[in-house]
Amino acid sequence: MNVLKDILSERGIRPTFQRLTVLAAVSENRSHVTIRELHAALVKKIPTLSKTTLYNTLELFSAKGLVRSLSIDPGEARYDGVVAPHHHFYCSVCGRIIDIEISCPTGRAGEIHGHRIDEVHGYFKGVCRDCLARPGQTSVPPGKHIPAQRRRISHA
Amino acid sequence: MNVLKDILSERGIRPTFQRLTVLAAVSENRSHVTIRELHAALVKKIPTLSKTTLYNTLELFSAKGLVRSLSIDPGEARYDGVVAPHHHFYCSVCGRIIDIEISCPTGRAGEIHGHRIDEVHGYFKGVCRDCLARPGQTSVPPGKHIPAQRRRISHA
DNA sequence: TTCATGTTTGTAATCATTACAAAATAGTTT
DNA sequence: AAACTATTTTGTAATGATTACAAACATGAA
Ligand SMILES: [Mn+2]
Ligand SMILES: [Mn+2]
Ligand SMILES: [Zn+2]
Ligand SMILES: [Zn+2]
Repeated sequence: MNVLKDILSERGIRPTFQRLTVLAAVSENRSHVTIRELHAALVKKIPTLSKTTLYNTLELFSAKGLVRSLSIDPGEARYDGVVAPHHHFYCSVCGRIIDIEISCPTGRAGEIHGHRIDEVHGYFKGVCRDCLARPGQTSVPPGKHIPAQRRRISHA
Repeated sequence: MNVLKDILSERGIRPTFQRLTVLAAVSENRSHVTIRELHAALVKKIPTLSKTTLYNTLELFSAKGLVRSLSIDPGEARYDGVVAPHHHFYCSVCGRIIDIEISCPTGRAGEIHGHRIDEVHGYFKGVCRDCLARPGQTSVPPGKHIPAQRRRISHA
């Protein structure tokens, strides 16, 4: 686990226990977590962990290029431990975000029409393979914001 | 202005004064408005207009394919009257969203890895041409949510 | 230890969005 | 037209993610 400590130190971030735990959680599992999910998961390891710390930490990591913040799910930010450019698929039924391994040739130019490009965000919205296979599922009407707490669907 | 009325009628939407006004506002000006901006602008024409009506109307329009909802600006949805597929540039300094006229070949397939694609969302984040030219402007750190009310920067 | 600086935490405030029900409107039937 | 019904609009309250803030805590140097 000294690798994580080095990653933080290299970027001038003091490697506290909280930060190391957050970095481990975000980079190890390949999902795209929300603050809420992260908090629920990490409180088991750090009972006193506050959401404010998670907001602070993830903003710091985001600024230092350790994670990427995704505003795909309306109303709730998700964080990606994979900073290499890739796209996403957002399922409007189950709310999952799935990695799509394609990259954008336009974005690589770093500039378009005189605007400086810092980040490239691409995602597809639709119904994922699993949800297509599981019929009878009421699809969430597009644009409808459903509080994430209520959107959870177990994907066996 | 009977064109707008027809557009609504064709899709089974009763063409009320509020809806016609909203449709006119969203489709005529090429910007990507928020509910807040729309409300501020339209209250002049309809003094009793409520935000709830705007939420309802835009969700309805979005479901019927008359507008597209963009979750680019974190914390505030924006609505696009142009439904033809195109990309966007989001300036992290002034918060503007600029149309980028490229389209995604992958998205046109309508399907990827078995997932059904309903919408394609692509945008670049960075600093726009105007903000690059105007130095001394403190750039908003990425991931930092700034209430839109306070983000307004006049672009001469 | 003392001091200074950076970090974490809890709590309160903010603000976009959703829920809900009453009031207003429009269309239909008598 | 009046009565009735379904739809739309509106105001207000609730929800929930995010931000602001200051006190408590930890760390490291003097
Ligand atoms: Mn990803
Ligand atoms: Mn557009
Ligand atoms: Zn799904
Ligand atoms: Zn700009």
